[in-house]
Parts: sequence; structure tokens; C-alpha cells
Amino acid sequence: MASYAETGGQLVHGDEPEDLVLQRQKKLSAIADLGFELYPHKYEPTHSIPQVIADYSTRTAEALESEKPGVRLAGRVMTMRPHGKAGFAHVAGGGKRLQIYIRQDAVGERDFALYKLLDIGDLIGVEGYLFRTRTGELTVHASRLTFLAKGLLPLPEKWHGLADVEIRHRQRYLDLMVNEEARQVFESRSRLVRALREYLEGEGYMEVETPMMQPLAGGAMARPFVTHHNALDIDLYLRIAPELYLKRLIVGGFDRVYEINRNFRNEGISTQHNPEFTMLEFYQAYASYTDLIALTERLLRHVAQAVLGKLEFEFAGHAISFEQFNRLTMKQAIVEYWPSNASSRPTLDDLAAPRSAFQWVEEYNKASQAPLEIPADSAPGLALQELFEAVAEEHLIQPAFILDYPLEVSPLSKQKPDDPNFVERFELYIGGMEVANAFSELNDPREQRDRFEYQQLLREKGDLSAHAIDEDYIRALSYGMPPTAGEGIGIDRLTMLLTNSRSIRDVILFPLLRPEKT
RNA sequence: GGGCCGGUAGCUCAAUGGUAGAGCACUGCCCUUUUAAGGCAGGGGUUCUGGGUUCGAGUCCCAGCCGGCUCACCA
Repeated sequence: MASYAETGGQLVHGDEPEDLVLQRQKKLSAIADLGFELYPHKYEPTHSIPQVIADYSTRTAEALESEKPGVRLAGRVMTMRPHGKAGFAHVAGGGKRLQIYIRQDAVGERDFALYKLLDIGDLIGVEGYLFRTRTGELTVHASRLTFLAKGLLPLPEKWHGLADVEIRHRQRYLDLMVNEEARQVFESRSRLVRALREYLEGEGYMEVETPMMQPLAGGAMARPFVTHHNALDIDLYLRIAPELYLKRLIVGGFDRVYEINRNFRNEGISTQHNPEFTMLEFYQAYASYTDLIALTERLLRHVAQAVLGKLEFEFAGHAISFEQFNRLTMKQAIVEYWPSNASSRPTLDDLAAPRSAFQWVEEYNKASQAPLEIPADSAPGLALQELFEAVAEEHLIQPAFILDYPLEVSPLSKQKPDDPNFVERFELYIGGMEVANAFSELNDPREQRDRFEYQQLLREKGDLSAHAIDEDYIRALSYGMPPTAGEGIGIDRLTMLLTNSRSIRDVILFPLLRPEKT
């Protein structure tokens, strides 16, 4: 850590406001001249600011006046209102603000001189007793100030806060300091993750950690990031999913496992996509996908209760409720949400024949501004899925399980006994977003090899997101995997829903941005 | 990557092609219950960058950089 002297007073570089910094550096020297330690090593508060507010906000002025409860607390100076030989300030900590009142005759000349040298943004400790001002605000009547650290750079404006989206993301610490809503979003996210763990642990699930660096990026269909291990001289991929490792654990006899961790996908960035994102994946032996539908409903209700205290919330102008979860097959969803301006409209029977999807893609394209381009040699199942995403996805605002996915787009899922062109799989849509993906896991090693080989074919035709063949995974299945159901839930998107955030960047503390030029 | 929109003081924002402004923040003075405290007096700008048009460009044109939204890929 470079000292002030070592850097020659040059604490910031680039186009920072040098004169404002210079002023504050001079004040820092003046504070040292008063005999204060500039960067003390610790401070021992008796209360956090939220604690003070929780414990004393109901006490009357009279009760406080007779008791004069003593407190010592620490935080960041957010506002200052000097009044000659006295003054007020608000100090922020733990997401709350508390007013302090400093009188020269109460703190003494040295501490009052310190008060005069404070800037908005400085960190201080305050000791004193609680009282209510004439206007009734709970306030610390200071008897002693302690200097804890200087804010050399000025904070954003007190009234409008920080609005510039780029700075809010690049300098999240500023966003958190001055935008109360930003702080609340990440507190909600933390509660959400805690609630997921609570629920799964209660259901007998065990949390595990599987590799983030994998010799083969499996478990999903996406392009991976590549890195290199020098000692072994091998390329490794950042995982696109933990799926194949978690199922190896099911083979090993951990019957209920889950992992909450990052996945990395080398795809585009959007309001719903960040290259690294957080996924809950869980696997349950001796269960099928219908068990997971029921579990998902219970899990999400538990989470909503934990985060919001209720099952209804607003997202993007829609009132969404977790009271009821709809169920539709993919084909039913296409029929249901078929564009009303289209000249003809499919029935379920019209979609029965596998290749009929192509015909309805054409019908869809006649009515659509954004026609689907599906190569003629694509699998019919792919065409059906594309059609579903184009027609139905944006309309799935209330929670809806979409059931029965085509075989060709589901290389790891078990076929439906009565319809081998489809698999036992569902995705959960809420607020027009895909939030979860689950299926009965394919556990027949021979069938799995066939599926991988079909994916290999797609890969050779240039589909970089087609699934690679994982020989050890097939070997694991060959030792026998129990019938198993597994599911992934996107934590970022779930957080978006429960915090009414329109962009995934609002729920990720440090979203990926192009690096700043220096 | 394509389309649309944006970038002006530390922050939030103004400014017909004609002297770059306001509020907050900052500096100095006054003020011992204020709270977007108040009063008086001040300082602060490579208008994102680089070209061009023009007597004159924050403003118009071109290129670039960064960001937002959106489409495509994906979850």
C-alpha cells in the first residue's frame, strides 16, 4: 500500500477533479495537525446504526431525555448542516442513516475543529447520547468524534444520487453508497440465495462444488470460454454448466445434491444475459420431472416469502403471482399464443406430425416482421422449439411450466414412453423469461452415446454450441445411474423478478463491461 | 455484429449555428435544534476524441471511443 508521501500526493490519476481532491488532502493534513490518527486501525461501536434505529425509534423524547442512552457508532458522513458553533450531520451505516448533533461546548474545541474539517463522504466514529430534536428526529448528541478515514473524492449529489448507468456499474461502490434501491436489490439477492439453500437443505439436499474448469464444456448447449493450464499444457474450458459432474455424484450415491455457482457462456450480452451468471442446479435420484414441477412450486413460494413476505409482486408493469403455476405443453403454447394477425391458425392436430413445424414456421413468417430463418435440413424438433420461442415466450408472464420438449434439442433428457420424439422436460417461464429448465435425466448409456453422436454431427456441420461427446460421462452412466430428475434455476433472473429489475446488470454487483481506457 | 438513442462543471441537468448556465457539491464570512437548513461573497469547463463545413460549432457533417435500449446468438 503506497503512502501519501510515496505517491507524492498523487492519489488518483486520469481526469479526476484535482482541485477538489487537493482541498480534501489539505484538510487531511489539518486533521493530522489536530493530533488525530488519519487511518486508525479499528473502532468499537456499541451499536450499528440500524440497531440504534431498531432499538430507539419508538422511544419518546421524554423517555430519551430522562434516560440519555449512551451509544458509540460509526459510519459515513452523508450530509452536513453547520450552524456556527454547532452543527448537524447524517451518518450512514448498514443501509440506514442517523443524525448526529455536534456542539462545540459538548465535544470540546479539538473535536469541533475536526467537525469543521469533515467532508461529505468521510468515515467517522461518534460517541454521545440519544435525544430527539425539536422536529422529533432521533439524534445522537455527540460528546466525542473520532476520525476514521477520509473520502478524498467527492460523492455524487445528495438529492438525485447517481444516475449515470455506466458509473453505477463500473463504480458499484458509489452506487451502493448513494442509491438506497441498489443496496436493497443486493440484500434481496442475498436473502434469495439463503432461502434456496434453506429449502433444499430441508429437503435433504447436500451442497457440493464441482469443477469450474473442465477439459470438456458439457451439460448445456453454448459456446465456452477457453483457457490454458501451463503445467499440464492443456486447454481447459470455463464451465457452461455443472450438470454432468452433478450427475456423476448421483452415480456415486449422493442421492440429492445441489450447487449454486457461476456458469460462463461466451455468447452475447443483453438485459437478460451476462457472460458469467449464477445458476442453481439440483439433482434428485429416484424422481422424475413431474416431481420437480411440484418441488419448484414449493421452492419458489418459499423464496418469495423469504424475500418479499408475500407471493405477489410487480415485474415490468405486470402483477405476477406465485399462487398459481400454469402448465402447457410446448405445442399447446404455440396454439394458444399464435399471433392474432396471422391468416391461418394451427390446432394441436395440425402440429402432430413432426415435420408440420416447418409448414407453420412459414405461416408464422407470413405474419411476422421478424421472420424465422431455419435451414431446411434442420431437425423438426428444432423448428418446433424456434416456433415456440418466437410465438409464445414473451407472453408467458404468469408462471408457466412448458412441458414436453423435442428430442433433438434435449440431448441429456429421457424420452417420453408414449412419444419418443419428445422428452420428459420442462422449462419454467415467468415475466417472459426462461427461469428454470428441468428434465428426467437420460440414464441409458447406449442411448446417451447415440444422442452425443447426433450432437457431434451438428458440430461437424458448424454448430459450435452442439454438445461434445463426454466419454467419461458415458462410462459413469455405464456403472448405472438411478432414475433421476435434475433442474437448473437462473438466480440472476429470479432476482430480477423479485426485485423488479429490468436488466440483469442491475442484479449482478459487477457486470461485465468493456474495460475503461486509462 | 446490425438498428435507434445518448456523452456539457465532482453529481443532476439547461443552453435558435452567435459571450457555455442553474441546482447540489466546493471555497471564504455569519449563524448553538437544522434536515434538499439559511444569508452574503466567490472559484470551478479540452462541451467524449479526431477531422470537416462555416465569419463563427456544445449545436451541422464524417470517423472513432464509451454507454443505454433493441434485434440476432444464448439462459
